[in-house]
Amino acid sequence: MIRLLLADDQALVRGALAALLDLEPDLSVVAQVGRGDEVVDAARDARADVALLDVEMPGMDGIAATAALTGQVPGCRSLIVTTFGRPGYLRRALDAGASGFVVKDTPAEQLADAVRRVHQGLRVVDPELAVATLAVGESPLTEREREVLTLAERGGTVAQIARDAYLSEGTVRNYLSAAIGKTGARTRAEAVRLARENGWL
Amino acid sequence: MIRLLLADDQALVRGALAALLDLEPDLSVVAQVGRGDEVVDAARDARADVALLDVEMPGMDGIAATAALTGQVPGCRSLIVTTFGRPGYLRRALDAGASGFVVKDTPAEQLADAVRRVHQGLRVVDPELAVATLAVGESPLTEREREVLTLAERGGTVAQIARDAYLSEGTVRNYLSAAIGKTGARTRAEAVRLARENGWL
DNA sequence: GGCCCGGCATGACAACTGTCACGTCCTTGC
DNA sequence: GCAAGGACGTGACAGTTGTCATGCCGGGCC
Repeated sequence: MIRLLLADDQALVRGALAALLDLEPDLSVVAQVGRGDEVVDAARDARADVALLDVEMPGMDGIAATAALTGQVPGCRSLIVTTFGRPGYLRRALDAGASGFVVKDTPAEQLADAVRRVHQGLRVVDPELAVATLAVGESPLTEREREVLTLAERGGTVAQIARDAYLSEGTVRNYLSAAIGKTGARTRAEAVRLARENGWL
Repeated sequence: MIRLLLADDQALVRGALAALLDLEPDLSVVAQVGRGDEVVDAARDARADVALLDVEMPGMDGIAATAALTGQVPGCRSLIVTTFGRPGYLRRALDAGASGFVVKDTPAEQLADAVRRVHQGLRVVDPELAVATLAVGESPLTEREREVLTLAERGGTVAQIARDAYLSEGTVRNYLSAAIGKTGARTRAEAVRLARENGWL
């Protein structure tokens, strides 16, 4: 019997996945959490074999939770189950020690199989997404550029971003200019969008 | 036995919801689709009593699908089940004839009840969201302002938006300026974000 | 030590954006 | 018929943004 942990901030989806997986005779959902920072404790307490983790979660994202699990609960493997097939997510998830990565528009029948393969120590990765990840490459942004772009996402002016980041306006403009150049965008807003889509933020 | 139709573009979520609802003795999932424009045909063919519809879907969004259902399949009631509790979505869904509106972070146990209530002809609406909807009010944007804001979302310049909308640059600037004023934003990007969050796009 | 890279900053310039005043066409409603 | 309002346009202006050159400081690295 494979023991499962579910982590997803949407309670309805979490409950529905539990119902789906519990139908399988060899799978059993032993814990459910709605926040990333509760994953490690729950996995240890429930002695989970495989953790299904969403990426977007309050408290701690699924990738950071994967890294924490890998370090602190060695008996538990991670399978990322996410809405967004963003190249950067896959790369970072694998770097963090995830054993699998599936997007939420894969057919429901394949999920149980993915769980079993991950439990056996195999890697499960969406092949299309793997190709996209190779094509996109690693994030070209420096840490500061990433930070400034994230602040720019709210739509404020350079002055506001500068206040939030404790930088001068000129410096913010330089970082934005660099980010626009590196993403191949032509405006700040486009740079934000492209970076988001690639999973670089 | 209540006959259900599920419409959600994420196959995994769709399948999981089916598993969850099929556990209830008085509910039965009789059809599943992944596109909005397949809803009406499927509901008619399967003689569904209640349709659970996501808002974001390819082909036709869940609100338009609700309107189509209301007109063409009178025996089938609609329950919107969505990730985003955006005030504008709720308002438009009710205007389109939806009987219920729940967000995906409600507990899984409540979904079956919501379905039963909708089937009995009752309205099911998230109370918090109802309050937010009253507070936010109707969209203040004219059709053109909405269109230009949508085009602005990609992050292009005024010149690009003007080309896409077949308008002069001056006109585009005027619409953007009006939208910025009406949303209470201070930049174009912020106006886009606020309009998105309120479900006005 | 010298070199490169990143973080941080300034100043200047062209381009773009947001605002405003003003004007023309339609359509809708009284 | 005419007022009201939205769609569409022009022109002008101040303010903001994106780019570039240039500089300083610190940490790796050979």
